[in-house]
Amino acid sequence: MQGTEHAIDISELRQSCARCALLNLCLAAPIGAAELRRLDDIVKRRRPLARNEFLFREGSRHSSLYVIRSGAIKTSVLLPEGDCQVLGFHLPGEILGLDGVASERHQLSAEVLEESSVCEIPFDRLGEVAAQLPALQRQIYRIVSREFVREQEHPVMMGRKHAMTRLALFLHGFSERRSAHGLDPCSFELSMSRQDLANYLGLVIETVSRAFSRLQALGVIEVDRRHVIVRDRRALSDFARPDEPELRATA
Amino acid sequence: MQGTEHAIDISELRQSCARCALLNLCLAAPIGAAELRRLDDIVKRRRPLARNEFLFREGSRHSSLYVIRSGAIKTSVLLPEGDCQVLGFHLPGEILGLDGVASERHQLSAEVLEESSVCEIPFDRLGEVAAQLPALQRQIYRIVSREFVREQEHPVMMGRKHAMTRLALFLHGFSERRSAHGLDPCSFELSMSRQDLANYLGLVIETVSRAFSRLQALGVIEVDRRHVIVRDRRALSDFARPDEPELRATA
DNA sequence: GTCGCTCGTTGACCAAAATCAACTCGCGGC
DNA sequence: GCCGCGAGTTGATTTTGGTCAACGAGCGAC
Repeated sequence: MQGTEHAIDISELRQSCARCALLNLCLAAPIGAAELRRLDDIVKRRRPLARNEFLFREGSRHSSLYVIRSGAIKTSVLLPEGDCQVLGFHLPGEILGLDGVASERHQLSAEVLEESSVCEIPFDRLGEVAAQLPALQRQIYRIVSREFVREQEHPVMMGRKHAMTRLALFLHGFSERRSAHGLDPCSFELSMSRQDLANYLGLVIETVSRAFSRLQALGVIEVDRRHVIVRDRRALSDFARPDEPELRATA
Repeated sequence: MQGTEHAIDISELRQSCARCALLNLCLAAPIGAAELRRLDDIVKRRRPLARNEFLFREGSRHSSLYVIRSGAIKTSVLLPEGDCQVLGFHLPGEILGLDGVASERHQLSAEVLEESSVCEIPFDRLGEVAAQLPALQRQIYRIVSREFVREQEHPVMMGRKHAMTRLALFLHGFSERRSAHGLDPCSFELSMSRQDLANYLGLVIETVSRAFSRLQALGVIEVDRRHVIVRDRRALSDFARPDEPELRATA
């Protein structure tokens, strides 16, 4: 099995930005063919990362941005008490590594949840290229801004008072992100553990489990361990919206 | 009193980046005198903004970044239900407007909590200048990264399960930010309402009120309406740390 | 196969925060 | 001064989610 993985590895390494399915999501979007080649030259396509590997760790030296090509990656910060806070689950097309530009050291850790491949873009070289390509420069800002806005979804979710609302918001958002990538929005495998999800949602694992069961009992979703089928997309987004218990009691 | 305020206004408008007390916190930090002048040319120093004014509103056309020179500004997003989520309270030296670069429209609103002055930096012109000043370009990235990291504090705070912990974390952080600006870290006026604070902390107003009273009863702080005196800085950061109730019961 | 482990679920109980409601204080208008 | 309003506090009660504990399903090791 090691052999086949290696074969996939090599073929991915050969792929250029021009042939990348995520082109419109990543840095390369609005630049011409010639410029694309220059960007391509500095992009390192890394070997696929296995589950539980770290793309980078809190405190380590920062040098690159990373575009996720496939898989799923979890970011988190360590807390003084010893435990950690999960900050996000990142899917293909998203960028990691913006933390750490300020202090030259990563402020968070990025752990691989399922086999993933990423493009690594050395930050200083990106700067050099971008300095001569205004369109690329603008695109970088646009991407950064996009990630900035995306981060806000987390506190918005955590601001909701009910466990069901939080989980519904998460599932709804997850589903949306999948359809944005052309994936089935109604049937998917969650790559994170209940523990990670609970931590992300600001709840304990038991509460998350109960919320899943509740949504299933209401016929909104079907859950089998980490596999989720959304049966009633409309109902899910209804649960994701209000924090008033009355609507939660209905049905 | 309008007269004196106007006088201050004019004198501030005349200030250059070079004379700005916040120089080391803002974009201009690492660039030379000549370059500073070029940056200075594009910076618009806006008249002071009054309480309850909006620096920008969600959905409005984006065009500038803003550096807060004095005062306090609250950012928030509207939620489908009609209410809103407060995302941050921003103090001098911090940057606003990074939202909205991606979509060209602001994704959040910025409301003035107390009389504030800001420097406005038109984004396209900043790009032009930065294209020729690598040091400025790098500084922009550094600032963006800094704000990116700062944003993480919010979900970290919201991840704590106890109201006291959240409030203590907030007060502790607020105090820290004040000393970073050379202000008294132990005696200050909170410029936001209990409602805004509760929303930011993911709690209801009554719970925040009780947490304040509790911290006062324990001798950690003194509260008089919006004025806070930190009596025991050490105890405050102790409360900000653990989420285990045992330590909360002590004293 | 089965042992043992981790992950997840479920139930009983308890504690903390939300809710509901009354009340106080400070402030601006008149 | 007095009235009325909004902001904040406090108390009583309810509800939710956290805690503790038992249990079960899947999976890898052997």
